[in-house]
Amino acid sequence: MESQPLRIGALAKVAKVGVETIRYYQRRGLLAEPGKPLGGQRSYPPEAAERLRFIKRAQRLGLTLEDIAVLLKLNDGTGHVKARQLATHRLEEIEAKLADLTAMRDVLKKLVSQCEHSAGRVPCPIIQAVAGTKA
Amino acid sequence: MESQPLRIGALAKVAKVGVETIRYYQRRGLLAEPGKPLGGQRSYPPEAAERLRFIKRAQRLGLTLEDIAVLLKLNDGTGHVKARQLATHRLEEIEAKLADLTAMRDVLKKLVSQCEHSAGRVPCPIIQAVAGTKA
DNA sequence: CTTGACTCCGTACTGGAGTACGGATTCTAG
DNA sequence: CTAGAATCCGTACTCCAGTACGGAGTCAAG
Repeated sequence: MESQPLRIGALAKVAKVGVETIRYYQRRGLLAEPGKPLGGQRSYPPEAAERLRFIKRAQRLGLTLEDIAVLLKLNDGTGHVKARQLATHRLEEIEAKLADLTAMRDVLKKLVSQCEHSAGRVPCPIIQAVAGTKA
Repeated sequence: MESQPLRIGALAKVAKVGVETIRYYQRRGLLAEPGKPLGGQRSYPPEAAERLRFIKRAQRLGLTLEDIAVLLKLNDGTGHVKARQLATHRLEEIEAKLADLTAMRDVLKKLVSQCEHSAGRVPCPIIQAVAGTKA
């Protein structure tokens, strides 16, 4: 399938990322930067696309680029503990954020609902809540 | 209670924000900047603390500073519709983010659990998921 | 060959909400 | 009065993950 060397634009297209994103990942050390022919253009191995997909799959799990850099350095089979630490840490953060957002959602939902049912007969519940003049 | 004019550090302390935060809100137009005696220091009215509290309460509901700037401009009682729009919009965003994070949480939780129960006998499920070699 | 698309490179910018800094000045407790 | 804390001001920086830009050079289709 992906057996030809690619230039950066083609790699970006195949991996569904931006060219600038690839350059950024190279600067971050997440992706190797092939040598450049003198005054020429770089040629990327087909495997680079798979590496980009790895990065994006990990991001979709909530891992940061720093986490992903660590994961990419693990030797397959020898990094259970580290991978689990990363995942666990990120899981904790996600759960904390979920709790925050859930609380916000609940309050907002209630205030919006009250607003909708008040039809202008009482002071705005949203503003009152923010103004601190409402329980 | 808060009847004395305050200097910025005292205001920050009373409102539980940073001095730099106050300056930032002033630059953003969220808080008025009192006139300054020539070569002297500004004196804030006690009401400034309440305004800062308003801002922070709104932030805790998930509103952005831009949202809050709008809210602060509404005349009490005349801004139902706008306040509700802001709240509704933010509610939608929070709900979308909740959905994302929930999905992430669920996958991560499963992978971490699998990792814990595999005791090194299978390839790392976390790495495999990210590598795309696992359902 | 020509021209337009693409690549390169280094720097700057974006989003949003702060936070820090350096140097000068003011304020106040001791 | 002195010295240290606080204030001022304008600019830069942080967090994180990109994204954009300008100018120069390369590539490839027509």
